[in-house]
Formats: sequence, C-alpha cells, structure tokens
Amino acid sequence: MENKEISQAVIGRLPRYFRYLGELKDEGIERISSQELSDIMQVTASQIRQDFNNFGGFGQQGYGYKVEYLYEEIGKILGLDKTHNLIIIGAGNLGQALANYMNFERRGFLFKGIFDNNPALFGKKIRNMEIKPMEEMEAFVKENGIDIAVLTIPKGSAVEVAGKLVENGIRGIWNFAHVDLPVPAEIQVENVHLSDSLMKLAYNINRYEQNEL
Amino acid sequence: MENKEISQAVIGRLPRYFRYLGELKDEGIERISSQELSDIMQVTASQIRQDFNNFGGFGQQGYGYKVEYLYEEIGKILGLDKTHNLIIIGAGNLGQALANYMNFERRGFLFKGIFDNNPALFGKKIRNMEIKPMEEMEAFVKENGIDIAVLTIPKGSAVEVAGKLVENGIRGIWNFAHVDLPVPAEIQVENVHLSDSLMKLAYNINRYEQNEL
DNA sequence: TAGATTGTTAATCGATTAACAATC
DNA sequence: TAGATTGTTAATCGATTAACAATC
Repeated sequence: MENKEISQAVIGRLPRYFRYLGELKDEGIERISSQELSDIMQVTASQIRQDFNNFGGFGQQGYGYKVEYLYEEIGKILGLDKTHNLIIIGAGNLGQALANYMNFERRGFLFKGIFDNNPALFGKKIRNMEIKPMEEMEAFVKENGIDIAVLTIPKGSAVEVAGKLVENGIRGIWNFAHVDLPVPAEIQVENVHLSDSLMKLAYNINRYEQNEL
Repeated sequence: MENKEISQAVIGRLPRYFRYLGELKDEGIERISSQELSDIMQVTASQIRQDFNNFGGFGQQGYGYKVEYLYEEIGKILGLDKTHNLIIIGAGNLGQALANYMNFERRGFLFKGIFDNNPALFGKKIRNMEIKPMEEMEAFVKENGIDIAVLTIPKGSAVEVAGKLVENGIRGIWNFAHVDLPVPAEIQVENVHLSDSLMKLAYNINRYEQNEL
C-alpha cells in the first residue's frame, strides 16, 4: 500500500535488466555482482543497485545477486507472472506483422483477436485467428475482458477507436498510430511512434557528420 | 562549428514538435505562441522555449513563432531536408511490414533494397523491390552508399550483420533485433525494442491496478 | 506607445553517481 | 575473522520550471 511512485526512467530500464538476466540464467550463471553486471550492460553499478533497491533488497552483502531469483523478481515487478488479454486493431501490414512476429504468449499476453474495417480481410486467418469486422470490436472487448489493445490503424481513426476502447473497459493501449491519444489518466498508453524514432536516428547521423567536417 | 552538444532529451522531443507544427500548418494556422503550443501539446511553455533556443532564436518577441518557418527549421535540424539511402535487412513479417507501411520517401529516406537469407523469398517483390540474398548485402551497401540499415532479423545474427554493415560504411542502424549492438561510437544506433515497450505497458497497467485495490 | 511574448538567467526539482557504513 | 559487496545516504550533475528583462 505504500505508494512511493517509481520513476518512468527506472521502469524503462527494467526490461533491459530482465533481458540480460535471462541470458545470464540461460548461460547457467548463478550469481552476479552489480559491478559485473555494470561491465556487461554499460551502466554504472551504482545505478543498478539504486534501481533494484526501489523494489526492495534483492541482493546479499559480500555475495551479490542470485541471477535466477533476481530474474524472477523483476519479471514479477513487470507483471509478467500475470496474464493479459490482448487484441490487435488494424490488420494491415503492421498489425499482421506484430501478430505473427511478437511472441505474445511467451510473456503472458494472450492474443485473443484481430479486427479491421476492410471487408476484404474478414475471415482471413492470422496466427490461426480470423480477422473480425470492427463493428464487433466493442462487444468483444467487454465480453472477453480485454486488457490491452494494440492500435495499428491510421491516425485519422485512432482517437475515435481509443474512445470506444476506453468505454468498454480497456486498461492499456499499445499505440502505433502517429497521434497522441487523449484518454483518462487511469488508462495506460505506451506509444511506439516509429517515424519519430527514425527521425531521431537521422538527426544523430547528421549531427555526427557535421561535427566531423 | 560550435559543438554545444544537445541532450538526447531535447532531440527526443523534436519529432513531436515537428508533427504538431505540421498539423497546425496544414490547418492554415500562421502563428503560435509558446503558451498556445503548450496548451495543445501538454508540455510547459518554458520547456518549449528552452528547447527551441538550443538551436537559435526562431521566434519574435510580442508575436510568437511563425508556424511554417518553425516547422521547416525543425525539419532542417532533424536533417529531413537531406536524403538518406536505406535498406532493410530481414524480409520477415516485420521487415516486409515496415517496407510497406513506413512512408520512407516522404521524409527523405530512399528505400534502396531489402535482403534476407531465406532462398524461398529471393525475387519476391516488396514495394516493387526484389528481395535479395544476404550474400549480396555487403557489396550493395558499399556500392550504393547506403547510410541507414533497418535490422529486422533475429537476435542471433544481428551482431554479426551489424559488424558487416559497419565494415562497409553504414552510418546508422535502426535496430529491431532484441539485442544491444556493440558498434563504434561514430555509428548511430536507434533501438526499437518492441517487447521492452510492451513490458513497460504491462508494468504500468499492473501498478495502476495495485494502487486501486 | 503599451501589450505581448520571446530569449535567457536563476531557482528548483529529479536523476545519477559517489561514498561508505552495514553485513553477509 | 577478513574480504567483498550490498543497501543507503550524501554529493553531484543535468533537466525542467519559474521569473523577468529585452524587444518586437
């Protein structure tokens, strides 16, 4: 119940810790110190200890951290021990690619459906799941307790669809549309603005080239 | 030549400014004050002025900013007035989706080729571009002055491929593989770790639910 | 000119790093 | 026990916000 809010900067680093610890675990490594992890991950040992201690003492003085234990604890913090019902809205290139490419089930995300408003796609199977018409989406979200919607539709309709999702009890939106979604504060939105990301890359390339001249 | 380094925090906000200014421009709005933009974008007017002033004075006291001018200046800062030759490596679901879905040319990214090591894909056309075998990639990068590679291959081969790209003169890598790429400091890497992003969403959903109980 | 709003300096806030006492 | 390394407090650094003089 103690709501000491963890900063998004810390949260943003957790998946990377989780990834490295998973790899160490798979390599059969049992213990690791913050200094060793620091060498591998290129972040300071101090930051690693601070980050972990936001959630409690996972280590042991003089010994370090048990890899498997730490891996599992971070998984729990991220909520990967729980399941989430997920749908994809927008069965275009990107929606289909995410359905096929993301290993949703591996991390407790249960892929429950995929929707589109293009009749040509209705009934087509993606990952053994028939594409359904958008009209059915609202009832489906409500009846199946969908937590997460992946929005891979054009920006023009994204805000309207987000509104419908919120009305029907969605908890979080993974937003690939190039628009900011105005939703209530209790709805979590994680934006993946791919063209923003590419622009940032372009900036850094140009900056480097200019500094070289 | 004055290399006052701009922080990545600022750079990360530029594409969003660019997006909003583009929309304002399309709506025919000519001028805007930092306060008005603040209301629309939900960032402080102070931050907006600080951000823009990293690159020089784009406004006018008592008047505000000219939307079109500011839009173009930010575009230049991001290097969108220059062209970049780009290839996609990995013609799986995600690689094909990005080729079809991203409007690369719109922002000066010239889509020059797509590669894969699966013979079943060779010759298949994506966006009017035949998928080429990976063996041809290195020579292609060198001969065609490729600046940017989009990495949509499994993590197992990503590090090796990145090394080859660097050897052949790549400037930046847009990395979708779930692995950190160890490349020289002069090579720009922009990571899009989709599963990290989804985990962050899961954390925020769970955190909110726990605080509600 | 008076009013508005930038550009910029100063103050505050938050995040990162350093240091070290606690302890395994 | 001695050595190692965490957990945690303190110091530093950087980013954000506030304030206001400059100026259009």
